[in-house]
Amino acid sequence: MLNPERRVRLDDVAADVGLSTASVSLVLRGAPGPSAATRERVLAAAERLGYRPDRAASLLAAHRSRLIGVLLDVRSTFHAEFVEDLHETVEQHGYDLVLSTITRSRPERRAVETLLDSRCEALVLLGTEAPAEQLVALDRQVPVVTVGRRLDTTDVDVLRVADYVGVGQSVDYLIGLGHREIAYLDGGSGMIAAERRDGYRAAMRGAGLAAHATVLAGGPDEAAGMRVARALLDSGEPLPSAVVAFNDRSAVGVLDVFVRSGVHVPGQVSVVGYDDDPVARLAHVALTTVRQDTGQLTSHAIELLVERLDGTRTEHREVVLAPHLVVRNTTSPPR
Amino acid sequence: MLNPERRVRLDDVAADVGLSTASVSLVLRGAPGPSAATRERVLAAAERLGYRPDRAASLLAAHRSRLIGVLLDVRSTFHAEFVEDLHETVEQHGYDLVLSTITRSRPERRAVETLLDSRCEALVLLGTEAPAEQLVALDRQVPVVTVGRRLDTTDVDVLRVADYVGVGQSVDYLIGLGHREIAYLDGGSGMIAAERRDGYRAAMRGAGLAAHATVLAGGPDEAAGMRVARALLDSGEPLPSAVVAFNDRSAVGVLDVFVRSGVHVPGQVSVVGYDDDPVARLAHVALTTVRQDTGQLTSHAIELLVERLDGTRTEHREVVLAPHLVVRNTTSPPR
DNA sequence: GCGCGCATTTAAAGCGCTTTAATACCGAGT
DNA sequence: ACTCGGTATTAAAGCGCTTTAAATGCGCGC
Repeated sequence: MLNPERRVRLDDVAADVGLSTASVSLVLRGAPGPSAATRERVLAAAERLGYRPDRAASLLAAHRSRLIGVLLDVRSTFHAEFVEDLHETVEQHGYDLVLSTITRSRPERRAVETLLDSRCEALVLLGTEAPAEQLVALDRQVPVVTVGRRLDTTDVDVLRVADYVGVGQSVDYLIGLGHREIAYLDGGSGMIAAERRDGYRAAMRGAGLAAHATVLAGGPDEAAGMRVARALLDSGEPLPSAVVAFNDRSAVGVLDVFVRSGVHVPGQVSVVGYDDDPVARLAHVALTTVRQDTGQLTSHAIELLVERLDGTRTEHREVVLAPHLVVRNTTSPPR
Repeated sequence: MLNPERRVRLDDVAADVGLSTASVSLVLRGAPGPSAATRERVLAAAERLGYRPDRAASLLAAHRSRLIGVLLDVRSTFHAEFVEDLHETVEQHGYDLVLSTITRSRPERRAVETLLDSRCEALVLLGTEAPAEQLVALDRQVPVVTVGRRLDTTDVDVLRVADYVGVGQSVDYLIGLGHREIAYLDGGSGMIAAERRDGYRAAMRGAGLAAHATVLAGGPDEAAGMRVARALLDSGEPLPSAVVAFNDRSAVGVLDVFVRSGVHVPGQVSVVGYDDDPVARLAHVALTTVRQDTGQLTSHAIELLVERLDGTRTEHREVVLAPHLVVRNTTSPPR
């Protein structure tokens, strides 16, 4: 089965141009030394023979791998976007990416080990759930940047988005439109939910609307949003003029119940989500939401990594970015 | 910056137990030779020292890599599911996966080259768009399985799902419920759209309902679905009792317009999608749709690969799987 | 002519592991 | 005591590349 046509190796190219493998290697990697004439001949030969360097061999021989490992959950659309951007960014710095996904049968631990075994010089951890001390230990082996999670240690680089600020922006925007009765659909008991809730309360307080602040017990999915919306309709009380939801999914739940019940959005009630989940972008949903800009996120991630790899920084940093509001069709001034 | 604690190597372990690296290597890979007592000592030492084999070195030294490369679009949820399943399946056969994603800045060509450079023994191509002859050329270097695409060559292994059959199942199901006026929302001019359309027509004909077959010019997204639904409402004619849509996204568009216009689904009109896109699974959408079972798909993919790698098969195969209907809440008998 | 400095090129030593042929060992059989 | 047939272990030769020190060639001033 193994086809007879052996892979072209460095010495095949070298033999072809009548030079040593050393020279060819130098040319191929753009290292200084070889003359312009030599470069040209080598490049031509490599091209003609279809030479492709063997990664394993290069990796083994070189002292640096210029590889950055990324831990991700391949099913997360946010991770997908992040990786897409990161690819572009690291290439500009001469690095390459190695992806390792966590799945049902492949725990985070193992995914990270694969990355380490592949000689990655640094790791970007998306959606890690490992305890802080494990991350700190890992960071002693190789620079680590954790993304999107708040960490109670200052011994690892952390890159995250200020949800507190994001929810505040939604609330401020609604207030700017003239809303007063702005209710918040809570996301449950997690750390993220707590931060968003706090952001809501602080923003209402900041606008002198503390008395109007209402937190509705909800959850992180459509079902929770639907439940809360129904409760609102059934309560007999007047509806709030706007609902800020924990995330896009719960917002969609609210939207759905309202639409089916003949409540006009945004005419009667404005609805805001969070995350800019693909579902929020669907033409018929067009949900106003809050977005973490992955481009900005990745450029900071790479900055953190490069600083550490170059050795220009040894202490750890926490970078907190501000998200921004994406206004679509579910918000308008109150009647 | 580089921390002083060097990585533990094979000879560190060997030195620790007072054996040669050869023995340690044999033990670690479970190769026959070493005695039970030796195995135990080596394993213990490796564990204690925290030894992890260097992938690059192993790869370079070993004759086989036991690596399978996967080309994917990290943003596709279908690819994500597939990879998740594939991980599990290949591990059972003693292989490991290397992922390479195609992105904006990283064309398919380059993603595939990375895979080849990483010494993959076989390739699984999800969503490739390369011309058939390129795939055939690639297959001469290393066994290739293309997934999800119909190919006009028999010189590459192809694994795909019979859309023709899937749409037929939807139609048959609706007919079984008592529907007669079943309209089809077309998906445009692609090959996939053509196959699904044909499936619809054939099923209607098969049930003696050829006269009732109606293909509505549409498209592959929500906007198309919305457009068609509005046209249906505005036409003044009675609505069909069921609409089979090209895919879930266009079905959601239809659903949305109907719901907003007070048309009850499934009471007045039943709607069926295709793909079992995550959006179809949302609690408030709960769209009846057609699903390609990724588990079945991956097990066939691995079967195709293993046959080729073992050399038990040299000619090429096309495997066409039947999808299955997922009944949710958008279908019911007609009034 | 000769030595010098410079620009090029190359020999050779690995990188950390796998693999195979060869060796060492050990008790059983004669 | 001596060979034989295993079994357990290891020496050593790579895998295909990078990298560094050393070699080579060449033009130039003296």
